[in-house]
Amino acid sequence: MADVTALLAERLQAAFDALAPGADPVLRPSDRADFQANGALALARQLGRPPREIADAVVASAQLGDVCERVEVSGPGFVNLVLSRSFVERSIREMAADPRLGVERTGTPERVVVTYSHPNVAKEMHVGHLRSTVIGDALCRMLEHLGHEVVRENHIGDWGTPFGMLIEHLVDVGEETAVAELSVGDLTGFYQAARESFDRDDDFKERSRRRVVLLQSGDPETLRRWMVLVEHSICYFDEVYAKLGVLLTDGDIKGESYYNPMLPQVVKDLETAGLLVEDGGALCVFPPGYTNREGNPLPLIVQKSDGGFGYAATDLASVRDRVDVVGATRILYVVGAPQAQHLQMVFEVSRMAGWLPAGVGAVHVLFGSVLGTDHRMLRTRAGTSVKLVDLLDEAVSRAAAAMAERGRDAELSREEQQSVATALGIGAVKYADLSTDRVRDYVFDWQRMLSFEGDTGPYLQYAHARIRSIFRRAASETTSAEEAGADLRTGEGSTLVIGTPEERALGISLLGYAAAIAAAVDESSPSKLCAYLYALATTFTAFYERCPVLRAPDEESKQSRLALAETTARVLAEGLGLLGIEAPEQM
RNA sequence: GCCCCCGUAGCUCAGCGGAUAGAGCACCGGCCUCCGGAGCCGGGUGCGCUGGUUCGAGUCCAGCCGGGGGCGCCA
Repeated sequence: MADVTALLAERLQAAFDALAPGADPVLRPSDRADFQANGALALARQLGRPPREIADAVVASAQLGDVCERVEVSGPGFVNLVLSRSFVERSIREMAADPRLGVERTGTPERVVVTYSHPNVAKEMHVGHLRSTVIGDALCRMLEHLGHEVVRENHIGDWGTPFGMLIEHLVDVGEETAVAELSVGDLTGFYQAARESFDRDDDFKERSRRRVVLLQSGDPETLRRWMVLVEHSICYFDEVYAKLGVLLTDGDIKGESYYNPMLPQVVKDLETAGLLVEDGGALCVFPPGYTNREGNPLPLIVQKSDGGFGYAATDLASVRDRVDVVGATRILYVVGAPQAQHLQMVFEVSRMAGWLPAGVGAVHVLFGSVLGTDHRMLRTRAGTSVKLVDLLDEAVSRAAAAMAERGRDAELSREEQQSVATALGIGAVKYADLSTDRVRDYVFDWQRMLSFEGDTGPYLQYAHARIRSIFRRAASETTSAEEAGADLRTGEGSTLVIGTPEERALGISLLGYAAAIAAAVDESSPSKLCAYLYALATTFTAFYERCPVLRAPDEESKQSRLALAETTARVLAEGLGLLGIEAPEQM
């Protein structure tokens, strides 16, 4: 087992179970040792015995001889654990030989629906979509890596009253003009022009209303025009996704229109279940515990008084679809924090209606806003919301400029420069988004996120490229080093010796990889993985400074350090990959 | 008015109920003829306030203060 944390937890659990079945060992990384178990303190009251005595009992009974060189009670009753050199060496050797770097596939695979991104047809993608798209993408990659079956869903806004207005505008400007506008990504211009006509022209407004009715009733010509808007918007979304480098494809799209035919049945079944209440002409469900401004029960409006369906109806239909048709055992909603109450109500009503069984978890993976350096919602100088494409293009051009400034571009071909600039720029934006606790707002600062110092994407990419450079050099210097590199990848004949404190620190850090991914997935928090990778990179830098690799004192040490470096590079590249960030070989 | 989220160093952020609260940036001072200096080492009483729970609270609970968001027919 290459997951050291899991192994220690297992061994300690046995020792704690002997004292009090099910007691939590409270295993944590430690400043004073490699790990510490704090469970004895918590057990003291329950067992009515002094904590140190309990800790002594744990130390006496725990089977840790093959793992730790020192297990001792400290302070009021902490159990400090110091891994043995041979165990660290053996574990790293196993990890290096493992194509999965010690990350085991789950024993209980789930079918997880992850719904994210959610752009609107004929409307620009902005920074809000960035967060949902990037976080959702990272979650999908991590879940899949652990062996879960992931079903990505992109719930695009492709239905509803705005389409009356949008289709009429399409008719007015002509399809060719409309398609041209949408194709170049001028979605804002198209939408705003439609909106303007709607607000100014009563005749247009009336046509729009009639058009919605035609759309709802399935009028073929109206549907065809609607499809023109949808298809061209999707083409545009795909361009943005390609720039971003995310997994979403057209096949993942399940927009509002997909659920539209199911809405009457949703209403019917809620009625049959006796949950539906008419209030002010609208059909509502009142989940307990929610109140409005006046302290009255707060409804989830399923059908509006004009007969149209609200987005609650669509969300309820999507729950049913995900459970009954897709077969989800867990559903992750990567949606902004403002939707928290709405989603809680949707989940609650779904449970009440029996559409969301107790065994199926529905989780709102909420996230905060993107702020400018002035700490207000990120806006352009003109005060409009920032187009996502503009932001991504700027990221790449800033990255290219930064490369040129450092003169690092000379060694690379034009194509390589472009590719590295893309990796750096997009990686910087993604890492900045993923590395902070997602529930908080974060400040979008070009200078900081593109810096090669500190907790940034470029710093991690650089750390990776620098290690690869050692191997390029090794290959050009001697053939034995190259062979060593090949051996390491297969795990055959690799030596691994932990001598210096820096080697040990790097080794222990490497062994935390599996636990870091587990934590990130458990909490749907990519930032946990980011924090791990950053710590690994800084630990590597300290190692790199003090422990010459190619000029190691002896051949055994050299092979060992090559193995540590190689494994570090693999963890960095794979870890960044799980975040959806590229790790160029050279930059 | 009610509900949700946030408040940690000058700035940006980590801290899964555990020991002396940590990084990066910025600033100051050192180091390094060495595998990519985009480096290394050193320099710091800061958990919004007040109570409570606990052997132990930045972390949990209550109230308050400050910021953001939400609260019936937009999605």
